[in-house]
Amino acid sequence: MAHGAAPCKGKPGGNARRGAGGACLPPPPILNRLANSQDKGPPMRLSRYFLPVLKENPSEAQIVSHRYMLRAGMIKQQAAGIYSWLPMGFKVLKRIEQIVHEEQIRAGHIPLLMPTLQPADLWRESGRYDDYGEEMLRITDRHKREMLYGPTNEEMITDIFRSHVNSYKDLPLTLYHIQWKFRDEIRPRFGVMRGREFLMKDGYNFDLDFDSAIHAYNRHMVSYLRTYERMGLQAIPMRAASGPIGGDNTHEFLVLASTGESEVFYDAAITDLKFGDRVVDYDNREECEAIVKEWTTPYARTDETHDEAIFNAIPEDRRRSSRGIEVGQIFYFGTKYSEPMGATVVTADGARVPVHMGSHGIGVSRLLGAIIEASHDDKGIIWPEGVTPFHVGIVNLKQGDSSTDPACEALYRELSAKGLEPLYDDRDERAGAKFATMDLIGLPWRITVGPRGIASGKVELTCRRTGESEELSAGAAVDRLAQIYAQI
RNA sequence: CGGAGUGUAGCGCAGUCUGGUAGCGCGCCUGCUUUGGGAGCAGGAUGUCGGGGGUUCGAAUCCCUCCACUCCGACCA
Repeated sequence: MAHGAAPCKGKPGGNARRGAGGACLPPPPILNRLANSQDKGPPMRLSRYFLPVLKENPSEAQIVSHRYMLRAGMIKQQAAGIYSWLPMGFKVLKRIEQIVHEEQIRAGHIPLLMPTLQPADLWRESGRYDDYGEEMLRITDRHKREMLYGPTNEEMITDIFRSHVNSYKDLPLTLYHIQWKFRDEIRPRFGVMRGREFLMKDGYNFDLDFDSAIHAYNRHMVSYLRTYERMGLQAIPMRAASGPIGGDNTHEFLVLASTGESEVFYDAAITDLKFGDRVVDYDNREECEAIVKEWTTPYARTDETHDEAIFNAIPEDRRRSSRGIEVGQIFYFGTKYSEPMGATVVTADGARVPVHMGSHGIGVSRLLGAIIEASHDDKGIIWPEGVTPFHVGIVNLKQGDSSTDPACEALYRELSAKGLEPLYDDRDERAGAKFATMDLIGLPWRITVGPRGIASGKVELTCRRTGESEELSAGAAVDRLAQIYAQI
């Protein structure tokens, strides 16, 4: 298991080992995006892009996020609960994935990649092959071998672990991957929020004892708080039902939205908490525990674990009930898989013990839906800066004009040179159509370039969220945007 | 899986009850005009009417059957 002193680049392929913590922070996001070819798209001229926007609402879409994702040309349904990701949707998906990767690596977790198809035998070992029921998509290959499209990866990761790890000296270890999963939902709906095929980050910790496993649990909670906040989301950790395993070491992360699938109850105090830019040493148990305590002290539970008596003890003006979209879950389950599957290590005193495990998921593809549910208006999507497909839209009000064309081209070049990705609407369309498209696709910032403004050396910078506009020189607009995104 | 619907042009829909050989709006193409919030006029292209079978001189329309998708319920990252 060589993991020497290679430089840490803070990208998925990087070499950050567990406990990298503050010692190995990824570079600032913009630089990082430039360094990562998977995430970094080119700036784009709309006339050359593939953005099939729809003026009318597709009839199958019931909720806002689904409607806007279809209308903004982000996804196309291929079968019930199965979608193609069109270029702009794909771009946002990759941005979200990238944030998840960065924060996992920051926490010292190690990326790998497991396949989508798994042999049934592995699931027979854990006893889940029969338990999982109709939700598991079963496939038979040409040799009549039983396979399945993985709905999750506990068995497989446990198999990997037991094959290669034998000593307590190799612990703790947290491995994760971001991979497509399939659950054959009875009724998929709400676009990517309840798809059958979905992209998920799932991570698994292997620890020698309970305390160490709880630290892994806490580490995940802290990293998730950071992750969601970078996406411009407030995702509240709520105590969730533990299911048949027992114990109360499971939390779901919920984004408040009227279209959420879960009913939730919480103390308004929790919505005031901000992670901010605090630097965390993920190896420090006390520090992680303190942060977890901060976020788990105010009451916040889903209806499954809701307790009226405790809830009613909260001052009345702080009691809230709402609906929430689940965008992640962390779970300590001890030796549930390690014991039946023989994932054991030898301890310092020579005993062989099953490892303590937990699994921790983030619903990557469903996050697009959740973000839109939490951030839109009646004109379209409003992307948070952290996940926007393009950083800024350039609207040329008079395409073909001898003053606006070169001004837009110059802006396009200068923004790109600053590491930003502009989307330049260079179509021969009327102003209204261009504005409507920009509002729909939700870029957080828009630069409007018209002949009148150019004559006085000004362009207009508009914030999508507030609608506020400001006239300033093109150079000042570029500087302003570079400054805004440097803080994201 | 129980209940309810819908499949007609790229999208949204009418036409089906009462059978006679397919239409509207948006989008798309051409031209002219227009140009700071989804423009106007003129011209144009586009359909295995979800698939298969049947009834009939004739089927988008009636009958049988299969499929897909959507909604409500139970379930779920």
